[in-house]
Amino acid sequence: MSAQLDLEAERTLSDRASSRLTQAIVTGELAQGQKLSEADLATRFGISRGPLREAIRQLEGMRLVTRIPHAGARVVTLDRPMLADLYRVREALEGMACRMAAQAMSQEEIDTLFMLLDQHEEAINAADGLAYFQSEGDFDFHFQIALGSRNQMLIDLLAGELYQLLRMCRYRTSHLAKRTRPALQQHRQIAEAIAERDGDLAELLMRRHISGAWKSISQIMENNP
Amino acid sequence: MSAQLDLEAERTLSDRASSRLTQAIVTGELAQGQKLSEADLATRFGISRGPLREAIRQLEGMRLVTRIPHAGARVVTLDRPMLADLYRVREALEGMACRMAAQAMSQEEIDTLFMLLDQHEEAINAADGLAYFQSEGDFDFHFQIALGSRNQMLIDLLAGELYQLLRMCRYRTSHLAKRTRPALQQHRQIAEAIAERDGDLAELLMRRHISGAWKSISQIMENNP
DNA sequence: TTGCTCCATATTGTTGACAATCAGTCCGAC
DNA sequence: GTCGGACTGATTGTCAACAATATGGAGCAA
Repeated sequence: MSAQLDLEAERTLSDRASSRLTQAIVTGELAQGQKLSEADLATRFGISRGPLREAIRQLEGMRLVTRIPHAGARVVTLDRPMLADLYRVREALEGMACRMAAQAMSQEEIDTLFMLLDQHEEAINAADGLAYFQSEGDFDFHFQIALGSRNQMLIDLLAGELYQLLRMCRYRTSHLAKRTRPALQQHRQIAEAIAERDGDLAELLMRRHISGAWKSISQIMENNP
Repeated sequence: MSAQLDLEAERTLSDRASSRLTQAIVTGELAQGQKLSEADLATRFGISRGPLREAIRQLEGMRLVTRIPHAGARVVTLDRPMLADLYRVREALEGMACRMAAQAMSQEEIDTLFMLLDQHEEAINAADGLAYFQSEGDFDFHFQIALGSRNQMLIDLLAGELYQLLRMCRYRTSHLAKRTRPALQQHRQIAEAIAERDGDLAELLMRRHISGAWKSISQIMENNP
């Protein structure tokens, strides 16, 4: 399901280490700002430092770690300014993805989109508290639209970089965010704009959706350091 | 001036190799689609394969090379679909950068922006044929706006990834592109929208500017395989 | 006590050798 | 004549040792 869960399926030790590190960072197993000791991680993964260093270089490209020469790598810290930046970039990219998806998505993909929405609604009704599952449903929706854009660079940027950072953020604040109902409603509006092939509207709605999400999260973070 | 020209100033061999590789790829010294032999490059740079491999991992993150496990890395090929993707992403990101710049840029930065435009116009009048210099002026303008957004992630994405790919593209088609006059005019409009703090208009104009540039380049590429 | 210098230690950066994998070729069988 | 399979060569992936650099603390002077 999730592209990161097929661990151990990669070909090289570097790639496997990269996946495991990503997982560990996103889930919070490695805390934000924590130092990444090459020797420690290498022994933990049962590999040498060579492949591990390559993995760290890759994670640096994904913006999951920051590296300082001769001083080591640290897990990125998602402070407020950084998240503000992230949500602005996301607004731009997903807005564009939505516009393109409205033009390029097949009817089957649009059907899948509505199916996802129904599943998501059921999940909300059934277990009102499981915020984690809601989040994954949310990602499925946004990811499906990214795929619908048919723009590989856009897909890579969103799925490969931004969504990892967002998931990392949700693992910290998921229990706080309680705006699943309005979010679902906005998702429906977006899906309908896409179904009507209205790219302008689809982009507008997606941007408003993400902008609103940031306002909500930003407010929550004000009260929770 | 250009952030890539302070070669040999990096701290580690990996970083230096990364810069040199970027330079070589952007300037076409390494042709598109060309295979990157680790042993060859390592001896050419006078370093070992370890740091070189890390550099390649980093370039992979910048989308300048594509790597296939056990088969090596190749310079990315900027074919038509890829460039179409790139210009769409650029439209989204620079549109957002422009919107934010209209709100966040200081008066001094805006003055600098107009100064760049004057310099650019002079350069065009003086040497009407030097397309290369024009391109660099173009980048200076767009880069200044990216900086003005105050969004570090946006700046990194544009300056660190997209602009490298664009420069790589220009090194191939610069002698063909002859729309510097209208481009300069559009730049002026954008700068004025920013000066008037009209974020909506600034974003609209920037998106139109980039979208137009793609149409022009796309047409040129149709006649030149 | 405070601040600086110097040294010991741990960590990162780099290297060359070794192992694993892939691509192309040659040979033989059908 | 053509297809299949094993061999050879080259290339990539991995490792463990070595060199270079930064961190942290002890000792000393103001």
